[in-house]
Amino acid sequence: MSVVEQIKSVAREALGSLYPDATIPASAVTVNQTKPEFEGDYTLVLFPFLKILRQKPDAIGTAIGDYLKEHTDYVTNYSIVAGFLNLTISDKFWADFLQNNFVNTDYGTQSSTGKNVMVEYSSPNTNKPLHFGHLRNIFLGYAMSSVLEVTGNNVIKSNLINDRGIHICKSMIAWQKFANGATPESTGIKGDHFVGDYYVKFNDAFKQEVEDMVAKGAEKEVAEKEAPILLAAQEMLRKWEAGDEEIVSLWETMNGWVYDGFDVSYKRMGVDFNKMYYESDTYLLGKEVVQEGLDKNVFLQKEDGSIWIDLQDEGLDQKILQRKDGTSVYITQDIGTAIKKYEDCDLDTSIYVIGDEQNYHMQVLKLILQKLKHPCADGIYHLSYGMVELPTGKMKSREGTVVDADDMMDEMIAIAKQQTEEAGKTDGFTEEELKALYETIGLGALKFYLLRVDPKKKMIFDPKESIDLHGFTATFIQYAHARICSILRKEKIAQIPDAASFSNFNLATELTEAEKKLIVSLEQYPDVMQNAADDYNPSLLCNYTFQLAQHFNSFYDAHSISKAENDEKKQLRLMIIIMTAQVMRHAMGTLGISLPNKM
RNA sequence: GGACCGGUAGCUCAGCUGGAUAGAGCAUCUGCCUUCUAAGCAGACGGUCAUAGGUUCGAAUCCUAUCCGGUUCACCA
Repeated sequence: MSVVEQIKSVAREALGSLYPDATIPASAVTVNQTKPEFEGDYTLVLFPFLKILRQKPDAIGTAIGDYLKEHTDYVTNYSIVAGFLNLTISDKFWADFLQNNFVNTDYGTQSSTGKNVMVEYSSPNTNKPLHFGHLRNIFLGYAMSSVLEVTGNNVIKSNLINDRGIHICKSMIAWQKFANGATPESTGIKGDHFVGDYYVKFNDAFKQEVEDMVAKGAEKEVAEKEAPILLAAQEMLRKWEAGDEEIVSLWETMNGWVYDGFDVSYKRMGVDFNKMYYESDTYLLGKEVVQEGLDKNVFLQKEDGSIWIDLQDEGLDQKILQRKDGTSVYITQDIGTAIKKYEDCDLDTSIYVIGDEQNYHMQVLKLILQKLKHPCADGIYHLSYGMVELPTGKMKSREGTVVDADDMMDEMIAIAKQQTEEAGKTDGFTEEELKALYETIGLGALKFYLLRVDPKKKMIFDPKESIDLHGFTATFIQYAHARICSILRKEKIAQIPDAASFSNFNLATELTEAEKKLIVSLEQYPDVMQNAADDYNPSLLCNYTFQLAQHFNSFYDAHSISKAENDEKKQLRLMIIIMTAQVMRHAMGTLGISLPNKM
């Protein structure tokens, strides 16, 4: 249990014992970190008690302060300033905490909750390569999965691939018409980009056909519906659904090219999946459920045979679930897939990492399943995130304004290389090591940039301004980590040494401000991790780790480690930096960001 | 029009389960490398927390209204 929780708990106990007649709600006990301008480490706010107890703050504060001093071995002193009870925690407590945890590589990892949690993320279309917006989804999904795993859940990472539909047929038609049998192998183009190029070619051809038809006197609206290439794509989709062998075979081939390309990108991003779902397998699911719902009168059928759900009681509209011709719509297959996931993996929670433009859709999905009283309903959580936009507005693949994900990764690695060379920090590395280092720095910066903002906020990325490697960045944290490793190398100490090597440590002198700040921050880490899980917000880990690195840099500047004043200080500081580096690796590793030992 | 989300320093963002004088980074300016990595540190400058009411001992935080921006409300996926 963290110090804050311990203080709260003893404070509640104190109130109960000192004022047995009064009932004070647990929520009234708030403990904050003491503001730097006052003496103390943590502060108990006394105002909430005044009215209930009808006493002055000084009287209550003194009583609680004395109780805490007497009943704990870590509260050594207190002072009351204008209704705030400032508590001083003993240096010995902090030193003991450090000694008990500094080699614990599981520090921050919580014990098992026994819960099965699925996180669905990435979920691409197979007609074009991934772009910058997908990166936010992918990094967020991966980070969230790890956070949930670290906080004790059994996590299944899943990817629902949108491998069917008119958009794929568009790429297929264009390939038939324009490719002359070209393949990714024959052209040397990465598979997803190769197929994406034909999607663009389709749109170019479509535009041209519409123009020609309009020039010959057709209405624009009519032309947009009747352009031959579009009709061909629609015909192809019908054939695909009918199981036409030639079409299905082409579809398999082209999807295969795309998957090969995605695999390369996913690998480079450092993300993976435990379970793949394909829409071509799942798009017919849900129909049975619709029938069941109809039988149970949860849904209603209109005269034309279409099936609907009425959500007007929930403040929403009526929503269609099945067309009059009996075919399923988007939400129908999602109902089916949600149930399938639940049954496949015995899920307690099912998280969908999907952009916020689908908030309404996800709300409807959950409501429908709740109305059906399906056990999977309550576990559904939409991890909604804001779009990544360009200064000119949204990215649109058809208008060619997308920032490609692969290009972006190349770009970041190139920046890392350039800045490392400019700073003259390439000495003592082999070519191989440098290459790995640039990847670590470049991809780390990219991931951090996308993860450091609250997911629900939309973000604007200006491709003209490269992602900074100074300030609130992964690079800052990586640099602090490399500095620690450098000290440990010189001292010939392992990153995680034998705990026994400091067993004769004994705190005799006071902790300095810089030392204490770091230890206090380290103590808070498990709470931060838990908050990130509870709030579904990995950005909390970015903020925390950045602050930890800031504290380390100040500490580094203020104190010498290898030439500390005496042996006691040296041991103390070594333990501090060992644990700091350990927590940094743990936190950033959870987000999928690795920290170099040297940079 | 209804629903949902956002509006905090010139820019990008923390803080939002109410607590002390609203914090970081970038940008601008001033210092600091014969001592463990200056991708760093110390400091300066910069705020009607969109606006107006309300609740409270106390409001950036909660409530109401308004303004601005975004998303969404398809027999598309």
